[in-house]
Amino acid sequence: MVDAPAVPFPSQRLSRAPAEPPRLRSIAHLRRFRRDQDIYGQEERNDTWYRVISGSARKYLTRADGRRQLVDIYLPGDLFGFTSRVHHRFAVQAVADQTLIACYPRWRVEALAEEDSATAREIIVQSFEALERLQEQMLVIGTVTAQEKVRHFLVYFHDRVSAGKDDSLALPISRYDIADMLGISAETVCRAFTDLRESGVISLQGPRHIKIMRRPSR
Amino acid sequence: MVDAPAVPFPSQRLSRAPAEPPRLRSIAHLRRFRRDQDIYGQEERNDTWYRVISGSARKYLTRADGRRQLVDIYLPGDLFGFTSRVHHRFAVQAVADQTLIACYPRWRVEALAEEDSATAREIIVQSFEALERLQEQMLVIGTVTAQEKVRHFLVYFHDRVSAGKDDSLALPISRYDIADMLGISAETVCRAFTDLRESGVISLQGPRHIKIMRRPSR
DNA sequence: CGATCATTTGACTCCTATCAAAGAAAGTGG
DNA sequence: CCACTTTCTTTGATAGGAGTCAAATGATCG
Repeated sequence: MVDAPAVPFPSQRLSRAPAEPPRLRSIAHLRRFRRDQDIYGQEERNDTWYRVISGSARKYLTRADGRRQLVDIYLPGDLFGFTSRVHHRFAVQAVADQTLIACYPRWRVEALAEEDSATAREIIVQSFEALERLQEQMLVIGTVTAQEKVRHFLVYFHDRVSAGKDDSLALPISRYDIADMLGISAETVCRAFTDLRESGVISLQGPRHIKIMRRPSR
Repeated sequence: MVDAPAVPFPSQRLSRAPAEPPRLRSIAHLRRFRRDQDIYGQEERNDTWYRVISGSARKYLTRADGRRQLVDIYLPGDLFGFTSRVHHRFAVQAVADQTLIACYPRWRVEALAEEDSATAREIIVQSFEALERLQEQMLVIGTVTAQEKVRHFLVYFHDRVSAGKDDSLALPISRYDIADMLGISAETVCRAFTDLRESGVISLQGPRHIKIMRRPSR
């Protein structure tokens, strides 16, 4: 089912690099980040909004007990760091090495959104997409068994990364990342991979290169 | 820590009934819903956006296996039903009887957002808040034990409902709702309530009326 | 006051977290 | 380019926790 709605907020971006409003682009500056380097930290002041140009990033939080909770993965085109709070609640760090990020001063984005409806619309579309990602992820986490969680996660993530091209998927993230996203242990994630492979649901070329053979009914 | 930022998108609404932009209000019409009545259905066309005036609503989805996943609870002032998709992925139904909902035709809201920055800002603020609720909920779900999930959920929900007035909380939702929100069984939720009461973390006046005695470190 | 629904408790099995360690892959420095 | 180190992935053993089925109690509504 392909949607091609005649509405201001398009249902699906056709490419992973969406049209950035020109006036928004003009206030950006670019920065490169190393693997695992923080783009912004937990509880940091929210002065800047960001967009992934290339590479990927994880949004996460470290709990009092040291456990890490991952709430989103950002891919090229994704705007992030926006909130109406003064301080961030989560941190975001680069996953891939040499991740390229566009940085926008918050006050300038907000001022621009006031007068330029294309910018306002871009913020709205991007936050809607973030919302839908989070909801999908909640569905994934809400399944009962670990095997189902991993299976649904792979399908969800495949649809994000490879936009329905084929059924193979190159994972940019580790088993630990998946575990911290799903709220289960990394060992359990591994066992789920093994079980899914043995039951023919997925096949593995390498640990990070999977192919989805059978999709779950959602 | 009270935030009073001099920025266009205020950090916290001071009351549960925020200032609705006048031009947005002018395109609304009001509807009442009975308990458990659908405000919109899963896979329904997204033609209308909504706001809770009084009462409450749950956003949920019924899975292929019949299990229900709850992803958000809407309280007075919350705007909902917005997405950039053509069809809804979730359904929303009234929790409380006689829930009063303002309905906005989607095309008129979108047209208004194009020319009226106050409307665009309201959409942005509301979707940011929805995002933050979902993230908080993900933190809740991401804790290890069921007892922790329930405990964190009660704190999270208390902060939403009673806005820090005191430590008591009147739950508008059932154990089943909580279970479907946390992805655990209703029996386990009950046991968690019992255990939390016995260990003095909460006290119960009635099943739906709790008092939080000790907060978890987050 | 009876009927229905929500909440609570019990018993049992299966699943997953945890601790431990081995094997595979990838990055580093000579 | 190779040896070495580090990180990532996989597998094993065990104990505790949660799902499920079942039933009793408590609350609510007509």
